[in-house]
Amino acid sequence: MNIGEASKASGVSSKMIRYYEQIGLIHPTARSENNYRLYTEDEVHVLRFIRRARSLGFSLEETQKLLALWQDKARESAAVKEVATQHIADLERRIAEMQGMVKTLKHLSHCCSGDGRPDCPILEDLAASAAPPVKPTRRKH
Amino acid sequence: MNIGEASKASGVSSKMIRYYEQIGLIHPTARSENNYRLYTEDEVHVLRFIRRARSLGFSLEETQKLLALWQDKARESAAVKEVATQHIADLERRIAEMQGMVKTLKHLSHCCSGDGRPDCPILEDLAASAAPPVKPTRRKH
DNA sequence: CTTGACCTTCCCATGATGGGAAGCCCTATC
DNA sequence: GATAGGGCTTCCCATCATGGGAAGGTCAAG
Repeated sequence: MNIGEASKASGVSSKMIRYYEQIGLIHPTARSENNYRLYTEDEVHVLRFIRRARSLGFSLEETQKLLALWQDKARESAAVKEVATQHIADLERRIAEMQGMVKTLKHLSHCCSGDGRPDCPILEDLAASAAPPVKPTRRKH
Repeated sequence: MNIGEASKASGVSSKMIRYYEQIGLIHPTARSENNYRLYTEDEVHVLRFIRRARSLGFSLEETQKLLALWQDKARESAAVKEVATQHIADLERRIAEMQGMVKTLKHLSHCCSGDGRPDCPILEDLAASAAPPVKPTRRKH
């Protein structure tokens, strides 16, 4: 089938399919005489695997690891679990970070009259930052 | 003071200060005879405001709005609250999304033996995606 | 006079995705 | 046969916020 059908069948856009091929996440497929990419059911299955991994928040790099493990019949499930565990930890860190923001913002918002007057505790907080030097937290590469 | 000092005093890297100037988030500053950027206390204060807004997760676009409101003595606090409320909603949406991922992943991980055997419910889930077409959710622009 | 620490501008990279142009191929319709 | 439309190809650009690094100017201390 052509890339458009593979896209519909997998839920991955044509653009992304080409990109995944370009970065080596998936193998180049066969081509028709017109130079159109041709996809088999197996290849569509791989695309669905990728889409599912992405929907669980795995990066393309992690997805590539999972894909390799999936295709390695002799894999150890411990390796898969390791990838998942790391990802869970990363998600939880980011969730906690955002929850901290929400907590602060809700407090400030609650204290803000939100009417026609100019006084605003939200702006006061932003303006009052007395402690300048905070090492920014780094993400996973 | 020079950009390096302003950076230390505000917690914003020199790179970012120049970038903020380039995109018009902050006004171009005075220059010394050597063409070095010169910063006043007020300008450092603005940089700290930006850093604080960023640390609460506001985008640079939102930060610009907040900055404009901060500098507008006749602002209505309702306008500020509106920006904050939208941002809270966005954060909460993203948190919920990630919590959903964590929930699924924890369940799958829990079911995975994580030893030397190849059987793995995590991979089975990824491979089993029976429902292809899911419209991806869009973020705020 | 050299060294090192600043500063300047300019270009490139990240991650994952979309937009769009220019051009080829095929089919259906007039 | 000509044309219109839709699908495919490659290539380039944009996003968002940030960092890395090169090439070169400036300044102060040794």
